[in-house]
Amino acid sequence: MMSMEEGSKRRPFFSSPDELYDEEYYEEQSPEKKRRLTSEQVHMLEKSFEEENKLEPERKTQLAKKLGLQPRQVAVWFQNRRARWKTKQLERDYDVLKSSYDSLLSTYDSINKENEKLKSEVVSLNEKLQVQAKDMLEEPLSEKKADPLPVDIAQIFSIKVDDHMSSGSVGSAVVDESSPRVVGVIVDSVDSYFPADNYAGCVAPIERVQSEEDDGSDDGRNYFDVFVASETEQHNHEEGEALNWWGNMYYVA
DNA sequence: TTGTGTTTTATTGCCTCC
DNA sequence: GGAGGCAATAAAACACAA
Repeated sequence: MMSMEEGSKRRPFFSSPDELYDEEYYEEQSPEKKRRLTSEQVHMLEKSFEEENKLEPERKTQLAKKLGLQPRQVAVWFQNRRARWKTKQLERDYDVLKSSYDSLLSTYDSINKENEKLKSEVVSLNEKLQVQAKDMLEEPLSEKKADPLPVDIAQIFSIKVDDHMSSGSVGSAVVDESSPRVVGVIVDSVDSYFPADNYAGCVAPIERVQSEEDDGSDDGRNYFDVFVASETEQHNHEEGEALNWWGNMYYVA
């Protein structure tokens, strides 16, 4: 691109007298210098710009005559004004986007904090649950104070366990003979007697505990995976959904 | 007063539309 | 091909702190 200095030499500012609309004004000025528009001129141009930011030829001529400027000057002013408007508009758009982003970020942060809080609650509750389960296992079976299962539930379990044991599959049930309830089930394989759906009420496998038969070998038979019924499930039990009740039920995987 | 940053006016070259 | 718009840029004018 040709430099502005070269450009000025080639076509000096206001070098063409027939382009001038207000010669009286410009005769007082040096034709080589840029001049700022007067505040009145700028005010009228602004007003015109507010009405319509594009300049059709007729309006350009009228404005130029009215303001004592060259049509070219009016056109250039509108051009530059549109550029300034565009820049401002970009800034406004940026501000809108930024405040929207900030708002979303704030929402995200609060949701994230809530999530972390809930996670730590889960961890804490799991820890409590593990302690409870451990206490239950360490307590001698004869001293267990757990509420006995209603007879019909106990019957269902014992019948099922008996059925399972007598069907030839490898495994055994641990039953507290002093009360008609199942205290544990030992099976060999992963395909447990109890269908997966029936585990819906289990909170979690609490821990593995060595059985009395444990000889230290890792044959897969000597560890109890302990499940404890959730309060909800115990409550459901009271309302008759007996099969989901897993209180005092030990399952060995 | 002067150096420096910002704003305004104007030019250039390219592009699109009629 | 000419008119007009736009982006990029130059340079004058202006503002302001040191």
